[in-house]
Amino acid sequence: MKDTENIFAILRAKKMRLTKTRFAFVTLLSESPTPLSVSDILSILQTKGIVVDKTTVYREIERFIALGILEEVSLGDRKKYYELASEHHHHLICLECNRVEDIDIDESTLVQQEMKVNREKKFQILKHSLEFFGLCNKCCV
Amino acid sequence: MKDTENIFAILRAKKMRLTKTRFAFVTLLSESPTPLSVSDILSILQTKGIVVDKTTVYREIERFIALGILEEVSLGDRKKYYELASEHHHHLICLECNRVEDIDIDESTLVQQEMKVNREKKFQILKHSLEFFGLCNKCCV
DNA sequence: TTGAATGCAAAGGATTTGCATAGAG
DNA sequence: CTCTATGCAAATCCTTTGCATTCAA
Repeated sequence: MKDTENIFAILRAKKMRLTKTRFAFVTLLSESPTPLSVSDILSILQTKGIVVDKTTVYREIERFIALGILEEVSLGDRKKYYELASEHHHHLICLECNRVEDIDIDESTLVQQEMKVNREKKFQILKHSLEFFGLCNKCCV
Repeated sequence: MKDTENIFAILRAKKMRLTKTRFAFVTLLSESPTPLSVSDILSILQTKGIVVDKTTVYREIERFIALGILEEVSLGDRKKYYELASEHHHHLICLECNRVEDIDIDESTLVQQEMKVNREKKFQILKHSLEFFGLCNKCCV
């Protein structure tokens, strides 16, 4: 949904500077097929010859989330993972090899039930997190 | 589903000793209406006058998860939370006051879709995590 | 030039590990 | 008495904070 041009436009609108690091950061995120942790981001940038401090990555993530460009994902371990806020989707996480795959499911019934909760429990649901855990075809014996 | 007697029976079967700490641990978990973090468990035990080291709590959690008595829950922050593995249910988490409430939803369509993924993607789904985030009635302006 | 962005050091919080000791069975 | 369970100290990993410096606009 949000391609890199789109993101750069947002940054420009917010008068955020297009530093070399930020450019690499946006590119990296837009090219990644899976959510990335801070350590993922750091090591990938390093292989590209871009030296960045972890603090910068943490702060960049913070800014991007505030802008609605990035989303946080929980994949079960201690770290947090991040991916571009694009079409709403979920993940298949292999418990064996930890590979993460995107998955698109029909949420109509889920949304219906959320509306029901909104009404009946007076709890206003703003978002949900739904992840599936199991064994991918390679790890499934 | 698993009441304390049930749990003690499992422990006995596994020849695990019923220490004072373990007794308090089981009681605490069975009485808590919400998932607890390690720091939660430590501070509650302390108010009950039971002095336990955090290492013990971590190890006890590890054992209980291995036995299938405990389940890990992710509520969005850095910590992990734990609750007795009882009927499968989900949580409403208030983004404002962080209060956690159990919620029971109809998962039939979700399960159907999981079976579809099992077939089509050759990814064998073993479990899922589904949490709802929003504003509870007290925090909803 | 100027404030946003960065790097570095250090602190903070959650979790894990190694080892010696205590205590349930 | 024996082996599980525990406590303590220290290490590790992830994240946050404070402050001085750099650099895009």
